[in-house]
Amino acid sequence: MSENNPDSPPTPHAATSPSPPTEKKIPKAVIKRLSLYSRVLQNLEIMDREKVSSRELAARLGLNSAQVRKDLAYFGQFGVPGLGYYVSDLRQNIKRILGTDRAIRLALVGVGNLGTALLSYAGFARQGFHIAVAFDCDRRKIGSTKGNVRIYDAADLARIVRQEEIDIGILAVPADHAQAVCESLIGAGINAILNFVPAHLSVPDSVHVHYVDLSIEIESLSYYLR
Amino acid sequence: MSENNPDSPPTPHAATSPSPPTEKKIPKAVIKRLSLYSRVLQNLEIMDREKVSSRELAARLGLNSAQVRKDLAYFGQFGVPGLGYYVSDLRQNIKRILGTDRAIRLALVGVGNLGTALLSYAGFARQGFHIAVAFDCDRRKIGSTKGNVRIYDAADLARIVRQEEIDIGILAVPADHAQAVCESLIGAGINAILNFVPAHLSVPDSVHVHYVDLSIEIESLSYYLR
DNA sequence: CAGAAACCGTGAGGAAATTCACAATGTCGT
DNA sequence: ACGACATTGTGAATTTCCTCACGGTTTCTG
Ligand SMILES: NC(=O)c1ccc[n+]([C@@H]2O[C@H](COP(=O)([O-])OP(=O)(O)OC[C@H]3O[C@@H](n4cnc5c(N)ncnc54)[C@H](O)[C@@H]3O)[C@@H](O)[C@H]2O)c1
Ligand SMILES: NC(=O)c1ccc[n+]([C@@H]2O[C@H](COP(=O)([O-])OP(=O)(O)OC[C@H]3O[C@@H](n4cnc5c(N)ncnc54)[C@H](O)[C@@H]3O)[C@@H](O)[C@H]2O)c1
Repeated sequence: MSENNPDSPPTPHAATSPSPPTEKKIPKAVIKRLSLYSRVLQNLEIMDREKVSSRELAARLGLNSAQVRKDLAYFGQFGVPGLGYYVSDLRQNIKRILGTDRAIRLALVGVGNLGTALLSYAGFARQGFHIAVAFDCDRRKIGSTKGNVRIYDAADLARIVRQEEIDIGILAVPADHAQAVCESLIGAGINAILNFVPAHLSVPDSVHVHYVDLSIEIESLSYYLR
Repeated sequence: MSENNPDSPPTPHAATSPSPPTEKKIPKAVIKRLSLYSRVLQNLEIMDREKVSSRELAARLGLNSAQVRKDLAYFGQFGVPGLGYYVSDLRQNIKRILGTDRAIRLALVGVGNLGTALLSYAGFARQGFHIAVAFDCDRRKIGSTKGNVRIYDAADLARIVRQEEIDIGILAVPADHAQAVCESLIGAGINAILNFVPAHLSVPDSVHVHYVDLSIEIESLSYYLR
């Protein structure tokens, strides 16, 4: 998904075509929940729980149990009627589906306040995410390391991103550089970006961007203050 | 919204009742977009643009122009046919609707890696958000200040939150303290929480929680890597 | 081993959100 | 003053997502 051109002539990008040879269409919301299930299962595993029901899984996440079952059923039959799901088994399956059964390699661009916090976040490693490299354009930062991650010159981004086989880019630069950096990342073959910058990114349909926008979250919370 | 009890007897909490005396029901997604519009309008204002069409607004956010118009129409008639919307006027209206026409007072709980980055983030002030106080339970941090914000003992949370007339709480503590801190905040009268902790919070229906969950974002991006 | 209990998978129905499409309304140039 | 044009506001159609409800399967109990 990217731009919607509702008014102008329909672009002949294959992306908006009726239904590609894909099997079934899986809602984006389902994927996000898979990830939530995965984490709950990880906790259950630590608690040495062998089995879990859709009901319990749902309760631990504030969801409806039918939704849990339906979400999982998109990908196969993992449950045992009368019993529930086997924790480890289900977790492994979900990890495989999400592609997190191997380490995910990340590149961080912009090592400022936020970038630094991300570099020293232990939670990522716990989930199998590895920030392999970081980039900045500030001379004083280039060449140094933070949280065991080497900081490279943003000018060398394309080369290093390819070399290091990066999967996902993290954007944490000032707003007025976001689009340009985004394009560098795409140019380097990246097609998944996590964007912390409060700016809309224009990207081809093949590239996935997830936005994390704190101001939006706070502002919209403000609306609900009675 | 909080727990869904799909299986057990319907709880007689007034929250799930058919339709309270509310006027029209405004989708949550609309509120989030209002906030996006507000920011784009702020940029347009800086560029000295007087007017803007729903089409342009949509293009700048990757949305459909009909959606922009419909969103705004929930709250009144702000546009002028054949012309568009007056930038400053619309912006002021949206800020009024969101309640951001006055400063929003925030309390941060947990001044670790992430909390520190948040304290030194200039972007908040720009949007009219003010982190008024911070809390931690680490002796070495209590009493000091970071980014001009005083750090208090978490034990005094209730008293200070009331005293300082805090609107929204920000949760950035370790996962195993999240639910307890959340309850302290609610006990102190808070009913809007921004939660960075990767854990589900159980709260009464009257309390709004927005989740910011980085691992989920990365994990779900991973799914889309081809 | 029979009957009860637990729980999954899923079709049908519903609710929510988005997009379409167009009549209505205004602007602007001449 | 008027016709050409731009753009809004909104019912209707569409799409996306969620919940209900139940048949069917497995386990458990006595
Ligand atoms: N700090 C926060 O808590 C926070 C919260 C929400 C959003 N954000 C957003 O995240 C982004 C970064 O915030 P921050 O507080 O870390 O800012 P910052 O100014 O501390 O850091 C930005 C870093 O990006 C580097 N940089 C600038 N241009 C670059 C380029 N072209 N290529 C590579 N690196 C470049 C700078 O040298 C700097 O180190 C901003 O867009 C901000 O709005 C930050
Ligand atoms: N650092 C990141 O980039 C990042 C990213 C995503 C999510 N998170 C989440 O945010 C939370 C904080 O992360 P962090 O990296 O800042 O951790 P951290 O350990 O650096 O900081 C946690 C802080 O909370 C304080 N604390 C602990 N219990 C408390 C209590 N009961 N009341 C008040 N303060 C208390 C600790 O003293 C510490 O200062 C974690 O749940 C983490 O999973 C962090």
